[in-house]
Amino acid sequence: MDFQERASQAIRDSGGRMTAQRQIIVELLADAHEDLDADGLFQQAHACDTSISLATVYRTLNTLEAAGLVRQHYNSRDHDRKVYQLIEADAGYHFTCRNCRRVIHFESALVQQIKQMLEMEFGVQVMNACVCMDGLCPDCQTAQLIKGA
Amino acid sequence: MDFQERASQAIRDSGGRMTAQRQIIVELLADAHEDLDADGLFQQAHACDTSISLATVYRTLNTLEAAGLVRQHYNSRDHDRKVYQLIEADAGYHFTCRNCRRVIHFESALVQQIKQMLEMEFGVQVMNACVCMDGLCPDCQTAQLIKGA
DNA sequence: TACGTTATTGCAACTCGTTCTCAATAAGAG
DNA sequence: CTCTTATTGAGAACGAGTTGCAATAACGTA
Repeated sequence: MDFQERASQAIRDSGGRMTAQRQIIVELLADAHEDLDADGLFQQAHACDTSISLATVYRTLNTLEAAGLVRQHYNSRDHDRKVYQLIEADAGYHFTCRNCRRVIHFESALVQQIKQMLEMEFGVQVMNACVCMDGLCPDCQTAQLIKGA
Repeated sequence: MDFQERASQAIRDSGGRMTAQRQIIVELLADAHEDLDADGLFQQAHACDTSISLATVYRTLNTLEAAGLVRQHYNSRDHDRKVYQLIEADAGYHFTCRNCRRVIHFESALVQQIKQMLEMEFGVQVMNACVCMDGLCPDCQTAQLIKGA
């Protein structure tokens, strides 16, 4: 059962309806090679169906997240927008350079360990983790030193 | 040298001026027992000096953060507002229940390990880490089960 | 297959944290 | 004390995300 079938299933199980708009959004998410934000998704969806609205994109993303099909992240240092990815995709995390805004993607088993610690220690069920780091990339550290000298 | 002196120093070093408004905000931050958001800080500052403006609070917080004196976090699941704390305070992280919004504060050496890994592997200098977890607290897990049955 | 209920949609107006503009003020070097 | 210019207060502006409402359409049922 692929993602789209599972999505239909999950939506219907919770009393929802699988509409053409949701179908489009689900397909775009399943085909995405990188995290997408609501507006990017809207641009793409609009190319398929010019009548689709941004509000529907937001509502669908929230529905999918509530159904446990999609994960919401904040990647950038200033958390200025949410990005979305399939729950089954590898969760990647991001470091953003304060100065040049370069983004470095990383993965780490340590995040998983933090989740486990929380589940063990507090009995919670962790459903999403947002890990954003920021600071200076190697280039900007050097630039900073030169400027300071 | 306490925080306020260091703050004055750092601000002056970068060509800034230590104003009465900044003094108030720095004091409030130094005395805070918990993370504060801009509005909370504004309320308190307003009690000291009714003429202080919210814009100044925001500007000062950004100045302090750029000077490396203050840390910005997002604690809640929806990242709806930034909270601030002294850089020298213990950085705590937060788990938020999706259902009842209860917040569980936690600390973990693992976050520190992630920073070290990034510094080793990519040569970056990590200046801030935002780690937000969400999911279901023990009570809401139980409630969920009952509802589903 | 047609019907009726009601979830979903598009649109536009709205929310609200945060930033910006700009004229007025004041810090602090000289 | 003076001059330069960083900083301020007030309010407008910004922008991601949400919401109210009337119109539309999904899908269980007859």
